[in-house]
Amino acid sequence: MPESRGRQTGGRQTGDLQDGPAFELPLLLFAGFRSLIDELHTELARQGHPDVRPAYGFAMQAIGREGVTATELGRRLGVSKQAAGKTVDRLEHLGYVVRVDDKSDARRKLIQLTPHGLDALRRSATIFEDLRARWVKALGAKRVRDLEADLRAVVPASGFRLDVAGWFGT
Amino acid sequence: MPESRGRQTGGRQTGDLQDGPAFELPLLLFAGFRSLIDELHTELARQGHPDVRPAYGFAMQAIGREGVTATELGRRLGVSKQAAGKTVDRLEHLGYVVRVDDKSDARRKLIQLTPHGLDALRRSATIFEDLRARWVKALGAKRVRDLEADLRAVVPASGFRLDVAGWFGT
DNA sequence: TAGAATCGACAACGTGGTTGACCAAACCGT
DNA sequence: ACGGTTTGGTCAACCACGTTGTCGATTCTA
Repeated sequence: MPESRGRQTGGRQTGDLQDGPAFELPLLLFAGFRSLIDELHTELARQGHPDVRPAYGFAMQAIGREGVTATELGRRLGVSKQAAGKTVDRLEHLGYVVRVDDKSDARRKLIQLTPHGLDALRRSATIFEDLRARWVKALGAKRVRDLEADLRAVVPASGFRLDVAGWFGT
Repeated sequence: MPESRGRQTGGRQTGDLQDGPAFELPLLLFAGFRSLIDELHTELARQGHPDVRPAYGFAMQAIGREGVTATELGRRLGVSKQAAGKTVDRLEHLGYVVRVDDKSDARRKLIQLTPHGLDALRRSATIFEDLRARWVKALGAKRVRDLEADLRAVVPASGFRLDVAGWFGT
């Protein structure tokens, strides 16, 4: 609420000296996240992966080089196995993954990245390094390390949940 | 990709000394954002607003105390006027806003917060202050200010786009 | 005053999520 | 070894949130 604290009569919150309104903190974090992800996808598109969406990228990260089952993928992404299955459908349709039968368990189908999927994953890693390097250039290596350390210290350690879109609902 | 840089043979990226993998940066930013928003809504639920969802909170922020039209709301949230209209439908259904006819322009309908909506907005501001105070307690006032300043410096200045869920699609 | 721009709404659709129901295969205790 | 429980994958129905396109009504403007 841009106008909700224009001048708060008696702000006595810890650290409320000349700081901006407290609601900016989450907005800044999100803006940082979003700008990184947006730039990743812009660059990915330029490098031959125009149809990778953020959700696909996260899913491919979670699939990894060994491959996983749909159920396990759902667990890793923090969503239901059905939702994971749908994402795999789209990924499969785009040629980023294949489902292969598990010889030792006829129920399971291993989801594996295709060479195309692996290429996207490798390029993503490189692009993220470039992006971080840009932050280092702008802020200095120490500040970026501090930023990461501070965030690590303050977010609940409970392993990353990256069901970005899904969490929004509920 | 947790295993994509386990030990990279010859990482020569700027600032790649003992840093973790670069892809953690966006994840940390998102985790910070998400933990703040999650805690806000947990607390909001406890304070009598169990059905405020993140999207509603952002919309109410954007509506503000004066009220806006659906089209303008869409502009502020970075989404189409139709999408804004749908959000307003839900908000209206829950009693957080009302649509009132604009006397001076029969096309427009001003969306305004009800007392219930204003209450949610006020409580959100207070909760965000408490949350930020917690970060200050954990990290120190300077580190939090630095974090905010660094993010401000590094995100494109283009006014906050908070179409969190929507950006994910496309 | 006619033509252009604006506002709000409707409809169809895409994406990402949820539950619930099921079948087939695998595991396990008697 | 056989019947009951788990587990893996899929289908179906549904919801939230976004998109474009269209359209009628109103207002602005040349």
